[in-house]
Amino acid sequence: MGIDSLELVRERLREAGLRLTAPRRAVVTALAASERALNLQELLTTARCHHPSLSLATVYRAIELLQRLGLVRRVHLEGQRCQRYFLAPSGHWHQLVCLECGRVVEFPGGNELERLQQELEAETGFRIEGHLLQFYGYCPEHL
Amino acid sequence: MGIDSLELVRERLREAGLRLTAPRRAVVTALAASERALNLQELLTTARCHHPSLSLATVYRAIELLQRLGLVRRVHLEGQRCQRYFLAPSGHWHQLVCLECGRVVEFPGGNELERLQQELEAETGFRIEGHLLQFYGYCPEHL
DNA sequence: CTCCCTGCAAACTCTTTGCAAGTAG
DNA sequence: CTACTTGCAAAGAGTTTGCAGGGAG
Repeated sequence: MGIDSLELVRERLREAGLRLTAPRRAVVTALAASERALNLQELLTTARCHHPSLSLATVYRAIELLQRLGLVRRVHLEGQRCQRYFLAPSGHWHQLVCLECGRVVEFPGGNELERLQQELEAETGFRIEGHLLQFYGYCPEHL
Repeated sequence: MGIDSLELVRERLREAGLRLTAPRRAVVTALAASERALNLQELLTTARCHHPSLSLATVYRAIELLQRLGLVRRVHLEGQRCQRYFLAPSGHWHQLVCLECGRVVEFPGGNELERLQQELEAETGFRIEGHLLQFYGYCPEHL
């Protein structure tokens, strides 16, 4: 996501009949400013630079909302809690996550996955709604 | 995993200098008997059929251990907590999970992912340790 | 103006830990 | 025998919720 993350958020909120408030703006700005995925405590700390009275409860509510609107995604790691969040780029991308610092690199791609999905639906009878593809490892600074 | 899940578990535990105890056996048996992914409370209930004095703390410890040995995996879903576990087949498989009942279907494949991983490493400088690929949707009984 | 939203604090749920007793190998 | 394990209960984290006051549209 770029500089206009906020505009996109404003748009999506409006479509849903919801409001772009100072606390939500602070949360989005903090996420946009970080290239790492953040946990909610870190997010609270960062976002308070923009809105000092921000409460943790509001961060939870904002993240839940943004996730529901497809604007925020979560990092999923084996054997760890899944508590880090990052601004999702528009469209369907996948992620490469640093196990050490939470840094997230997005990449598009995997049209093979579309094909795989159709094969799976045919074989299993499931109706597939989506998928999750994340690579994890160590970024150049944390090899 | 098949009928000999227990033998595999025993083997891996022995390799690690650990013991196959009645509580652990009950947990593995319960997992093996379910084609759904279970949360730890459900797992406790089921496993108590085999070992009534089983405690929740022990279930947590057993799952943590089995995950570390690569014998158990977790289901990861967007917008939900990731609290369901299932016995992993040996080798690297991926999963298709029912959002309604937690039923898990395993499938192999995706050598494309190997190639994608190498491309990513070259482009980003990350050292990639692994990846997570799970599809989610609704199984035939819960369309 | 009208709802939606917020901060606070309390309630809840999930997970981890210390410890003394038990047991697999 | 020896160390690894267990059940219990308590402590710790993380997350959700009710509510009265505030504010975006």
